Amino acid sequence: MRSVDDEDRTTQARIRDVAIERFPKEGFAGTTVRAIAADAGVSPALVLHHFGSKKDLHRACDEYVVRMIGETKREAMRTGSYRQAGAIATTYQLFEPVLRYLAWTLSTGTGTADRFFDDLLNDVTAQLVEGQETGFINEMHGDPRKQAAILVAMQLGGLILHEHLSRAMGVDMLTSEGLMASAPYTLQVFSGNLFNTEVIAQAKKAIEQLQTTGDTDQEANK
Amino acid sequence: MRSVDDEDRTTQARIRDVAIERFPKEGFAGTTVRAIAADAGVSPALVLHHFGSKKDLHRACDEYVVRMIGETKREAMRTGSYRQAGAIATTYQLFEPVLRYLAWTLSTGTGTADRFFDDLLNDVTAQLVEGQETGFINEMHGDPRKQAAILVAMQLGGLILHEHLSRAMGVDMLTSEGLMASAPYTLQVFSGNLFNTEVIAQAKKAIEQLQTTGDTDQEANK
DNA sequence: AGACCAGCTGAACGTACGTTTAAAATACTG
DNA sequence: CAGTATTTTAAACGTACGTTCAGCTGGTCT
Repeated sequence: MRSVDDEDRTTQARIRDVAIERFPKEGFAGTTVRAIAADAGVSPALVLHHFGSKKDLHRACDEYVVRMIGETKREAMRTGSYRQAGAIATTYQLFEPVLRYLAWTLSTGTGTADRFFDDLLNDVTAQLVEGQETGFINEMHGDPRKQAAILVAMQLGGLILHEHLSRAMGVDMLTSEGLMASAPYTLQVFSGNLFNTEVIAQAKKAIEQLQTTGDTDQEANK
Repeated sequence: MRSVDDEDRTTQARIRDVAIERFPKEGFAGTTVRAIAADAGVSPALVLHHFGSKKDLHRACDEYVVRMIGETKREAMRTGSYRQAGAIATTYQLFEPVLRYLAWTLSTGTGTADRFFDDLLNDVTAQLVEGQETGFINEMHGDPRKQAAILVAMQLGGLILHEHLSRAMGVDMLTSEGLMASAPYTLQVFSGNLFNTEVIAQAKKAIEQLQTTGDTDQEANK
């Protein structure tokens, strides 16, 4: 199916897309310019002619992915489709290699990852605060931004570990089919029906105790 | 503080520990035998004398980390300390480089990651089933193993994204201090107090509708 | 003391890498 | 159609890599 698109894209775009596929698989150092060139069906020299250097190619991939995500997000905001299955769901509209690249960047971050994570964190924080005002969210304790950070990490965990998760769920998690297969389980966690209220209360109490005793007792059970 | 330990460890162990620190930072291909040797204060030849090849060194690191995690887990089971803050908390007793290595392996997996994830999944599934029998967990719908997979992915997300999460939380998430700072927010998610029950119900209904309509309508809003 | 053996090193080898350069092929423009 | 960019390539360069090998050390056994 790729060969169909090949004629529609410029050579430069084809090289960039190949790089986006290769970098997450082999890492930056493990991905050779020669391999990218071979995949794109061009000479190694052309890769550097278009992008300057391997490092610049990496930067170009980062920029492209960030731009693509930004556009997808804005589009989701415009149409309001992000309301349907949470903030992360919008990300799933992207094509798979971009998601893989994103997961790779997030776990081996280089500054671009920071920006992406923080952007996402800002969005979710805003949604949380807005939700509190409109009544979608109730009784929130603590800092909304920190609560949002936990939520974002939870959701991105599923993205980064999609391979393992797919194995466990029996569906490809980078498809909407996978998203829908997992949604009931995610909801079951958020619903609070999973753990007994008594257990939650106990855990809460335990944490409060630990926080008041301070962290000196960590040394004790070493 | 490292220099204190240096005399206690064999040269082979020192090389292995250096490799465990370097691989996640630079990737496999990006980590050079020469750099590892320099960090360990030995010649590059000695690295290969002890481990055979760079690939074998990687394998040795994997095995060491798996063994260390297994031992920590068994120890936690024995003392029962794993009940205190969830299954993942036991992992946090490991020293930081091992956690970094683990996070790296999980996101760029090579077979070892599969084994680790599945082991963890088995543990959590068992805990879930056991919890259902003893009454700690109620009203669980669906497959316990799939529910466990979602939970594991959520928790490991925090581990893999610890750098970003630390930035957002203002604490190093790979310390017990960080774990305790985030615990209330994690609990707030699990408690079900975060999202309005009405919102959860609506989302649940929406998912059920989508599942019955099938996945053909995905093409519609393209 | 001599033999031995594991731990360790310096120097070298072949290879594959990122990059450069000059030139060829192709497309564009007047 | 000539002239000029643009796209593309083959060939080569210097470097850094993983690995090998012969030999050096210091301790241990006989």
